Amino acid sequence: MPELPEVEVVRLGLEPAVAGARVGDVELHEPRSLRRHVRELGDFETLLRGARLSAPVRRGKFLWLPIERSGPPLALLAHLGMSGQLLLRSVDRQAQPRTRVRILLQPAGRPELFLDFVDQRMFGSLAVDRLVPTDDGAPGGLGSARPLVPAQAAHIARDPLDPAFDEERFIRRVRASRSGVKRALLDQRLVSGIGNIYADEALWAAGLHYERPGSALSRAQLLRLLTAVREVMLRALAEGGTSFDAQYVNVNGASGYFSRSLTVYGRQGLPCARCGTVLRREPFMNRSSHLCPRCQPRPRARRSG
DNA sequence: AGCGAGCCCTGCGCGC
DNA sequence: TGCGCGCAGGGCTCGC
Repeated sequence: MPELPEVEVVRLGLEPAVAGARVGDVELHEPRSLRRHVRELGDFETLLRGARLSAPVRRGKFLWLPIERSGPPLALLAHLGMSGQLLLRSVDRQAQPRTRVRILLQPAGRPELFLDFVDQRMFGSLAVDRLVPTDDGAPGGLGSARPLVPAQAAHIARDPLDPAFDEERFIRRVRASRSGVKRALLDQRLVSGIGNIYADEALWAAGLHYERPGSALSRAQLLRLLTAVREVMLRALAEGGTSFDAQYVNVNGASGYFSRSLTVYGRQGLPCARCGTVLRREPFMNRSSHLCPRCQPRPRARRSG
């Protein structure tokens, strides 16, 4: 369940089971799911067995569970990719198909349970990674007050729901570039957590075409765009995220309902909710963009020279 | 430096 | 029915 609202649903669902829990056995069913594991720290399973975990933290689409230990700080890092799920299952349940890693959790004073990493396409992964200091001294992400972030997520920007998100830096960098505004929204180094669905939804809400050059946008337009991003993400979060099928579910396997509330994504051929014009889907960066051609007019081509 | 292409994968729905 | 194609919530690396 890939974009920020879906990962946040997972973070909230994991928190009560994971915070303070000890790790029992670790079963690795698919070594490719550890692609991002940092080998020099040691063996993934060995590092985790017996470890105590603290509450989950999220920045953008990255989620991590800090490991309580002496010595350099480490965390169990998860990225769900396109199809990853983290599921909590009672110990009498068989692993469902495509379970790649199964971690036994022993919460204090409560029955033990499995944390299953399920991933169809295997673009997602788990790892043990080092925690490094944040460059601004603020907390690493939502869920922890500690100014630490996994090394593999240190290069990505904060997300728009993070109180320490540097709005002015985002605006400055977008306005300094002539590339299209959707590219900027999807560039996790500028702002994290936004994927194809919420980029299209926010651009529609802000009335901007995906190819509008960043350099042509005013500060006020970019502030409105960030507001639109936050607004659509918060609404999605309130509905449990966007689920098109059983691939995108919370830690209990339940779907979110925000797909009913999408205004442009996947709605090509249907009328725009604002003006009735037929919505379009257009190729973009080996994916698609969905838009209303009237509310989001294509920028006039710049004449060179 | 920025940007497009290719790659990492599995599986579904569609047209032929 | 079967096959090939296009498509899918992401992101890293490599060239130009």
